[in-house]
Amino acid sequence: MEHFRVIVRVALDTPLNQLFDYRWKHLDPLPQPGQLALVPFGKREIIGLIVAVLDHSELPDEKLKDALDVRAGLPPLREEWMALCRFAAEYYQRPLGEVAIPALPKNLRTAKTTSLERALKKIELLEPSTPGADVVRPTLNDAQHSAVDAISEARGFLPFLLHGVTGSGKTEVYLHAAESLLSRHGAQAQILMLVPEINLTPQLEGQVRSRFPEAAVATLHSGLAEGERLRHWLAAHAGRAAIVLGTRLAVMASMPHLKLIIVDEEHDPSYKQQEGLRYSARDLAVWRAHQLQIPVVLGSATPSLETWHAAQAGRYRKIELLERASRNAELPLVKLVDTGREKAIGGFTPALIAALRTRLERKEQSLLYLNRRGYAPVIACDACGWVSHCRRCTAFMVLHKPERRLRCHHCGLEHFIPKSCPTCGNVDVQPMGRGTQRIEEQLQDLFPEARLARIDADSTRRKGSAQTAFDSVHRGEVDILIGTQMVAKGHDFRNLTLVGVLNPDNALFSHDYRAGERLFAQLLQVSGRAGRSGERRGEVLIQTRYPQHPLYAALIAHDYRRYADSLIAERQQASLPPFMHQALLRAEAPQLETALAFLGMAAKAVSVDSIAGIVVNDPIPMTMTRVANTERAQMLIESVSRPALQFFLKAWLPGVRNIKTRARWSLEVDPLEI
DNA sequence: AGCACGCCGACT
DNA sequence: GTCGGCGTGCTC
Repeated sequence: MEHFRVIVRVALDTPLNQLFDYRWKHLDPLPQPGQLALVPFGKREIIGLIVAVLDHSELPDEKLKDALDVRAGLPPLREEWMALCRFAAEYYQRPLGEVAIPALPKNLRTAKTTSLERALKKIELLEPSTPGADVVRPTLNDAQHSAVDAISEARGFLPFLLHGVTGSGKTEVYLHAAESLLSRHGAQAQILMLVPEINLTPQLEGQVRSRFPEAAVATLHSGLAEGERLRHWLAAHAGRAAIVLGTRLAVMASMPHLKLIIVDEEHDPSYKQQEGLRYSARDLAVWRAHQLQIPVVLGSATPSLETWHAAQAGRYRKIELLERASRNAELPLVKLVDTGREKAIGGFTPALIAALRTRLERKEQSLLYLNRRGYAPVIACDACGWVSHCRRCTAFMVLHKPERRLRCHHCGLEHFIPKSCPTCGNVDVQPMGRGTQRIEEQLQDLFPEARLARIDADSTRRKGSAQTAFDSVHRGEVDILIGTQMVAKGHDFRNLTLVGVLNPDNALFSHDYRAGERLFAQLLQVSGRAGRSGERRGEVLIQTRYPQHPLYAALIAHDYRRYADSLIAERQQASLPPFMHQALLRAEAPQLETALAFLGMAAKAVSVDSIAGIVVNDPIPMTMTRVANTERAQMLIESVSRPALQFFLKAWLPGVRNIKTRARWSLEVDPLEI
């Protein structure tokens, strides 16, 4: 006689592209899809996501093991969430479990259940942040008003591009739209707000909390302690958090009442995960909005060309905020300093030095922006031409003078600065070029009385030191701030009236076709640091050898639209994204030949019936061939049709997985950098 | 990916 | 004589 049996089919966090069946011994209560199960897997016990509960398995009984436990205390993950994971898994060509399981807080993935029980109790007690507190709402200008109206009136799936110049008050639009939506839906609404990096926008969390004193706000980002992370995740999952504010990983948060998604600074590269599952949180946000038939707002002063093109093509609705929100705050005056005419001495043109001196006299602050940390990017021997190569990477060792070290920024290798040339013995080994440390040193020579601060990845290595540094700038204890990328975002320095950009030209001639787009975004963002108070107009000096370049012309005119349209035309002409869809197969091995041979075999594994409309390019070594003694190569797959590319990848990958190789390999769909 | 098993080199 | 190198094979 046939025995009644219960089989749970689970997704596990393993590269194996399949699901796994287990017996479930107990009848009451029956497990449900969306629950988590503890199962034996090889010699381990791990957590899996139940995707189906069946009465039979295709596997012979002796192969099946018993599931050990089901996390009954946790409300099951809903079908919409599972569908999001399934989509991401299929789109990025990964097993479901590798998408779904890492999207859960770590404390849910361990065998112990104590932290879950504790966290569940706390959720019951979760209170709004400051009930009864007074809410201060800045008045909106007309453009902001109509933006809020458009978003609030949206029904069903509607993606917005909110294109607003720096300081145009995009955040206020988000907050008002969120408020209007919450008041419409009452407790049955949740809003997901994504930001590029939460530690760089600490003001935002405070702003959100004080604007929604009655609502529970959850934050999700990698900086949270595990216990905290679990609590906030559960608050979202239980529908108790009305607003979830987080970084890219928050796009995978389980939110049963999700009604609006906001992606701030949607162009920001940090929305793209750069290891493991290389997903784009922005793209998943749009998919999720479509799935749930809700609006999604993509905000930026410098939208990604993908988004810009979608808006131009009418697929997204474009809303423009063309003026700064506070009437007296003008856009900064951007000036180019032609370094072909005005020679820079030690990296500084006379114009920049004069501008800095004026700020010192007026007791105003200045910011010098240079996207290169360290003292000098390389040291070289005058006599024999030796340069400080890293022996493990295709890269230079960077001179870090305060630390008295040479350091490779790619593999972390460090050693002492040689006193003389390692090949010829010459003692004149010279630093070439300039990084933030050298700029700081030269600036102190130029202005001995000025109080300087340098903010880059090196000066802020210790936890909290970045905040300390920013605080002292805010308190006015710094006259000139020298910084990389890190200082470009978010911060509102009230007394800062000058931004100097030292040497941005490299990106103009980069082989990376996205370099221009990124440079524009960075320069505009850093320009926006000047003149925020509105008392005095901010000034931006950009030192360049190419003052005629269209990028700078557009920047001076604060006209991203014209520049974006010209880039779009170029991309179309050159058949590049967004007019081409790409996937990149990467391989790495101790020997370059191993990696190239794997890619060659992969190219041969292409089948004729899936290749229509697909271009499989030749395998090539990566620009930076070697990193940490590993040789790297890649092969680009292209198609003008996204569905054709998806169809091809799905048909191709099983064959690629079967290739016997010693190379480590991975596939990236929609790569940002090639 | 883990984690085991399984055979060959320098050491307590 | 063993500790441990990573090659190979398996995971319901």
